[in-house]
Amino acid sequence: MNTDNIQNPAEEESRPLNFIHQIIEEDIRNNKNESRVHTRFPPEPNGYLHIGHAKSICLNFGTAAKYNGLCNLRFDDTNPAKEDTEYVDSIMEDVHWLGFDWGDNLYYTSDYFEQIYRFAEKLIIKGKAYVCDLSADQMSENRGTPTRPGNESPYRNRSADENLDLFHRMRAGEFPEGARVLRAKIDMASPNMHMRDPILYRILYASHHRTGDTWCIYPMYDFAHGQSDSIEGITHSICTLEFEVHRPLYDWFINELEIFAPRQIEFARLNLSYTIMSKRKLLELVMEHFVDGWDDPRLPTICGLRRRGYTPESIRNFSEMIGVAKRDNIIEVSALEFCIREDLNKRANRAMAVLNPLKVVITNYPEGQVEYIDAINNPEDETAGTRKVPFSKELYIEQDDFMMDPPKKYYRLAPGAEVRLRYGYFIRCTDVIRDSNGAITELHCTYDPLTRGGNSPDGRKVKGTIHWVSAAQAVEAEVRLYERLFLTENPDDVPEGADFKSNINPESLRKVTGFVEPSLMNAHAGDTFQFERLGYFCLDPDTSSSKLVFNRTVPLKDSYARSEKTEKK
RNA sequence: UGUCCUGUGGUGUAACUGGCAACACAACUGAUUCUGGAUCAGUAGAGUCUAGGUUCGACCCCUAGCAGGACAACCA
Repeated sequence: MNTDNIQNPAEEESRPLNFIHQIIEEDIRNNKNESRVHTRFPPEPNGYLHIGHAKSICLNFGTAAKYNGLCNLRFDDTNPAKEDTEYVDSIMEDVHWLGFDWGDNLYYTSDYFEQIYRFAEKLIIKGKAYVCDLSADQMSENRGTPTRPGNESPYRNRSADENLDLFHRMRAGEFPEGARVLRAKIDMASPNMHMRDPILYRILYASHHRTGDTWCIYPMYDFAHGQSDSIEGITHSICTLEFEVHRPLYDWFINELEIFAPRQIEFARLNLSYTIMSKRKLLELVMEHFVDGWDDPRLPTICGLRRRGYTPESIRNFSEMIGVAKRDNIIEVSALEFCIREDLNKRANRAMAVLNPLKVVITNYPEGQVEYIDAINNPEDETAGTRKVPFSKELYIEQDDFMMDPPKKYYRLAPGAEVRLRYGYFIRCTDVIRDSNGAITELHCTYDPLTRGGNSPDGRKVKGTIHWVSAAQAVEAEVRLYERLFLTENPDDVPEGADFKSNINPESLRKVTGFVEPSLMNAHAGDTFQFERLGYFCLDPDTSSSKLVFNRTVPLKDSYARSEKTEKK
């Protein structure tokens, strides 16, 4: 391995390095660890991954790829009470879906339980760890506070032999849960709370999803993470900011154990406006049925975004775009939406769908006639080809595309006005039919037969083009329209005593029944489309042979709606 | 009243390690368009938390403040 690759500007362009890559390049220049770069993504299998994890996944796997290194997937499974293989499976699925591959480098912290146990023995023998019999409450009391030093445990000065014996018996299952713990002997007066004789091992009679009942003592995060990194030869252990205060402890263990020293680097976790990222709160939303499961398309979980219609590429681009730094941040959702629109614009086939139907009868069109019109699948991609769309006397258009008394800059249909039906004909509205309550039930229009395909031989222009479906051939579909899950930009920011759930948007999901063009009947779950003039949609797995279900991924930008809004102000 | 971290346009990230602040998103204007989309061209918006200091010169270095965040689970 050499450093050539980092100076290769061919594809890297001159995009500035983030601070982590600056550190890495400096390490490479100094030939630290023979210029090897080895990272890891270390989730605890106790929940589903969300877009914040995606940032970390892209960072870790992306960094390894950038520097021709390796990235491990390691399950940090030291707390059997909370972990489960269900989560292991979903995490592997999500990482793969995002487009990353750990190859043979799949590990579990539980693989190292025996070795970590030996590490503990070594500390005991060195006089750097002791078995403590204090209860959880007593220990908490003795720990002091950030501004007040703690008190030393009365068990702190047991002999190494006694500690070793007690520790062995802890493992042998001689003591009940909570009776004893193994602690490091550091400094009860340290200004860093994590250095006040932290717990290394606790007794837990819980069955572990991988080691079963082999163990009844389990190492704590701090005593497992750095050592696992060390065992795997991780050179750069990248984690989020809250572990910054753990770093002195991380380094202390590595140093006392005299083992390979990875370097922990912390970055600011991702926050997205109008949503939450905390696993605990996500779980709450799922358990209390504010959403319909972990893959609810309103959730920022990877599986939720997938179901919503987000592509792996869009999420990877997003991760790249938001950057990596140490200051707290809240990224605007519009940045995420930009990424998915940018991606889908290039790859999603177009289709026509009417979500709020208004019937249109073409009075001068032959009764019973159906013709099939060519429509372009994707104007951004010539290779996508064309398809046939049926046209007939009775159509549906969008209610929004007709106005009785249109304002100045309304380009759509109105009494007497002419518009183009996309890929179809020019039509002019001649009559408005109402029911006994005065509500508009249908429109009568005439079409100009010479404008087939959408152009007039006399060079006549129309300003508006609207989408439509043929009533007889259109297929009914349930369309789920999602809005942001929360009303406020930062749902976590609530007044004293209030709950983040008080900020939930009661209208985050609206289901409508609309009509889609018949070609969509052949779609498969997960397929994405642009419904012309409406937005990007994907076929939901809830679709059955009797019912199509679409999710709106994101609406199209709508500068007309925006200008309307500002005019009303 | 402790330790650690962080303060740059609305948002996020940069600034060749001291040479008068750039890029993206968002916003706005115009052109173009059979999607009020996309595309193209352009406009506006910060003088870098504050006060001192060093320097010919400070976003960058020093000092003192201020503001925000993390840390007191037998969680990770």
